[in-house]
Amino acid sequence: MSSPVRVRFAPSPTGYLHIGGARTALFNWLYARHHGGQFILRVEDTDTARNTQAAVDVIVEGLRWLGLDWDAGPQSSDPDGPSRGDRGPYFQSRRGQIYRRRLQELRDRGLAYDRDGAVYFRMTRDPITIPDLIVGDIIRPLTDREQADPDWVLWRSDGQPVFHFVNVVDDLEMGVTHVIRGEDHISNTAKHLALFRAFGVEPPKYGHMPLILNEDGTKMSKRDRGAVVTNYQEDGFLPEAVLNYLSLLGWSPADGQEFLSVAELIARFDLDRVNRSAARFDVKKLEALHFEHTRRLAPEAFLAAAVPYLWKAGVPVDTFPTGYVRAALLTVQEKGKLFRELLSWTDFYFVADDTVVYEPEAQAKALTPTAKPLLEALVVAFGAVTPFSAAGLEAALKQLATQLGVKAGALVQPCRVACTGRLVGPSLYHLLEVLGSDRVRVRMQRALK
RNA sequence: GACCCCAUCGUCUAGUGGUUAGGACACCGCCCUUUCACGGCAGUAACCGGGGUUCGAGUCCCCGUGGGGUCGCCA
Repeated sequence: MSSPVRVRFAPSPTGYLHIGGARTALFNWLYARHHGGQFILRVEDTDTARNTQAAVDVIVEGLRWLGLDWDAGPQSSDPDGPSRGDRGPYFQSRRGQIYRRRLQELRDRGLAYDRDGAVYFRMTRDPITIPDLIVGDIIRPLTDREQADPDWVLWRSDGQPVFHFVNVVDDLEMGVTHVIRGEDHISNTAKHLALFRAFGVEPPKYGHMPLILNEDGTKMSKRDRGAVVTNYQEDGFLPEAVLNYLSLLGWSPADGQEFLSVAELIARFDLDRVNRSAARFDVKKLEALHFEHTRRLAPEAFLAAAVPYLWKAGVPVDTFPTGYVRAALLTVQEKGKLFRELLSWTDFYFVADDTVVYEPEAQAKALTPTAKPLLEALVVAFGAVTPFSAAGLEAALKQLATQLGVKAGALVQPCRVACTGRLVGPSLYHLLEVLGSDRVRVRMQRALK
């Protein structure tokens, strides 16, 4: 009785991937993966005027970055390019034949007719009940406008089919079993249900999920930086953290666990725990999740994610030994910073020893006249440390502090600023080890001048 | 305006008639500490309002209020 799950994400290429759209895609994807079904990507590019291949690229790349793979759909942004699946094409602009055939079918049944050069659908005049997996039964009576004229346009006078029509025809043709979408589509669903009925087929099951709002509770528009998926990629969020966070907006697992890997999400996700109220987007919580995911990453995975951001920031990564880059980056993994912020935490590793830039505040605070003799003594103490390891350096510094009768911090801060130019950064002893004894000595002596 | 959806700490949420209303993020305090963090311990903080139903309502019903959505030959 229950057919295999087939769900789809059907974005319109508007030039960006909305965070709400990404969540819709995620919920559909999780539903398919959880139930061992199929996830279809379909591009709704019927509005030829504003759809471009570049706009499709943004969507495809956004989904790929998030790791949401599709079992059927385009393999590139080219409408005439390769695709996977046996229910294609997956660009609506290439499905004209199918739409015309379906339109004729409605005409033959007397359910479609021409008016003012457009083709209208003979809509039912009765209220429609929408059985919704998330919201429950919704009774949608006709609106004022619909009372006056319930029929609506299937096919525009300019020769193009409209959204409602192609959306239903595609879901029908592609065998979509569940339509999981934003609640902004609830009203539309009455039309969609009527169309399925007109075609004489069982409609898919619907599930309308609540929308995502800005932090201040207002509606998210493309103008809001947080609404655009590409921005999260640029800021350096880990995609699995974004997925994790998005999953928690409108859904929660029965056991209350919030830090969830993709595999755990797939195992636990289902529609019965999706709630009905809109959620505000909280970047702080996303960052917290990013922190958790980042610090638990295997070193190689962390490096693979981090290095591209170094390149993007202009660091000539290839001019440094691989092992050095690796060691340097691993000193900041535990910080869980956004990858974009990585540069200000690691820049000192990638500059010449005589060009370390001292932040004015750091210089004023740590490279003081009283710090000078301490730093000089530290240079000597470090000179005797072999091997030049974090543990050895720590022991040497602490021993010197005791000897001089000062707190460790009195030596630490000048040393940190001398080597990195800043008051904050990775663990001092570890960064010194990565830099190596020669460079540390040079940097400390330079700071003494 | 009409119609639809929604309403628990600042935020995301758990809760399905009887709970000291739980967790997470954020915030605050203390401890730890070489910076920033992490970590540990503790804390502040919520059922929108009003009527019902019931022995008993955060949980059910109604009204109001507030927020969101939809009312295109856009998608």
